[in-house]
Amino acid sequence: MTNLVGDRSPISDSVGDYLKAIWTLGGGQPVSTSDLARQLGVSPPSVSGMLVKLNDSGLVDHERYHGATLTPGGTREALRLVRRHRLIELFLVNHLGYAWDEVHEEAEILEHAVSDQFVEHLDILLESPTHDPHGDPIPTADGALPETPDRRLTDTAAGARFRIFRLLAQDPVSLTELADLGLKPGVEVLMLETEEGDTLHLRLEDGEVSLSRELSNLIEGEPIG
Amino acid sequence: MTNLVGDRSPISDSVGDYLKAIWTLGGGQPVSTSDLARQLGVSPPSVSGMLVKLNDSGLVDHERYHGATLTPGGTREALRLVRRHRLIELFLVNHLGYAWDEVHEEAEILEHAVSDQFVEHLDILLESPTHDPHGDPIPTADGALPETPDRRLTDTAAGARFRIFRLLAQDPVSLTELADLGLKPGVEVLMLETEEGDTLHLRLEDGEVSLSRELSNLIEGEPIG
DNA sequence: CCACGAGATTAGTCATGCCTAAATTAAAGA
DNA sequence: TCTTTAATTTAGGCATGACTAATCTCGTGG
Repeated sequence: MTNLVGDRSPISDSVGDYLKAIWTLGGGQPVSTSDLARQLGVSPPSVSGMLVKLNDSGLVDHERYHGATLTPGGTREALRLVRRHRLIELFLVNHLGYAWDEVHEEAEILEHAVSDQFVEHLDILLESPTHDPHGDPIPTADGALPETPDRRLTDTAAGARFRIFRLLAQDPVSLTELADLGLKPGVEVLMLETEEGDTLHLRLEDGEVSLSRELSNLIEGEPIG
Repeated sequence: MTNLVGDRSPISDSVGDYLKAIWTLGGGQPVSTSDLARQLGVSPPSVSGMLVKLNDSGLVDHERYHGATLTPGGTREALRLVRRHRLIELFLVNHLGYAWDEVHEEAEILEHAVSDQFVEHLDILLESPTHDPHGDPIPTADGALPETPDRRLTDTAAGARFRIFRLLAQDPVSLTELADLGLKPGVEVLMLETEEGDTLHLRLEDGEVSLSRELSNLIEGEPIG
């Protein structure tokens, strides 16, 4: 028997959170101490201290005063957690009756608690999904990121130029507001180029809605030129 | 792992484990420091230290050198965890393809990680079950323990005297051995009074099997006189 | 009725991971 | 180049919960 618990993570919850935050914020580029502190909700000195440990343990490359990047090993761990997180979110929505904007916090905790066996059972139950309820890709067990399909569309009826945008799922409160408009990940959403004052006009599956500029910041992408 | 969500336990994982152990071992009677240490896999001094804290926090009554019992508040917390544990076990077996003797460790971890919302979603999914895969009763949300039905039977065919025994689900390894014999909780199992040397004869749903004396210790109850 | 031993508790550490306050460094503008 | 300041790191602590070694207590046998 390798591990009494069977097959649970060799790193602490906290370390996992750091790795995931560096992966999320960095995209390969160095991440600053203060950005990490903000993302993780801890003080900058706490981050400094942890980065020293992560550097020593070979999960992170960190040079004093010059930010942190993930090593290959650190990247592997981060993707392992992202996979867990996204599979759990999808499970909560598809099988446990959660709304898609309620699952993040639950997954944030459970991703550290479940065993590898649990994750693979989930993968089977969900039939090896490639994307989570927010539309984000689910890394495979060996750390590959599925392509997120290009959602650009050539238009149809009106002849207007527009494209499908992808929701940036960050702030639960605003996400709830968007959901109230019928705007949620997975739903086909076209954004017209036209703007009038402080609102954008969106074409959803059934009809159009308006969107305040503030909320429109939650949508990423550029209109087709 | 504290209470940022608003929905998660006010006590630490560790405290929960202590309360559950006192509940399990004590049955209302005082539990000794060393029994607790053995059950929890920690040293007796660790238990001594924790019992002082639990006593101060009002979850446990503990008098130096004279064992610990749960207060009403401590009992409530313990039952809350037992409910989680058993619902999770049942879920793992019914929906995630675990074998009934594989679920204990997973539940031991998850019971501390899931939110109240998760537990109630589980309860709905499982249709408010009263017993877990080991045949143990699942406390209700308000801490009541469902009656475990009396499984005594008057006999049928052979005229022999026997009764149904209940499996004591403790040791995973032996449970696996029992399962290999077709003997598992929920399956109708009659134990004949006859003994020959080192084996007992059991009547299962389809046919009879023999059981070594060692394994028979995992079965509780007395034959009908 | 007292000494002994098993079991319990105290004393003193350690590891994690967080904090605030006080330096230090890098990098930009004068 | 030099100053300034924002970002970062160091220094020093705290809480939790575990450990070992040493000491104490209760209950029992002599």
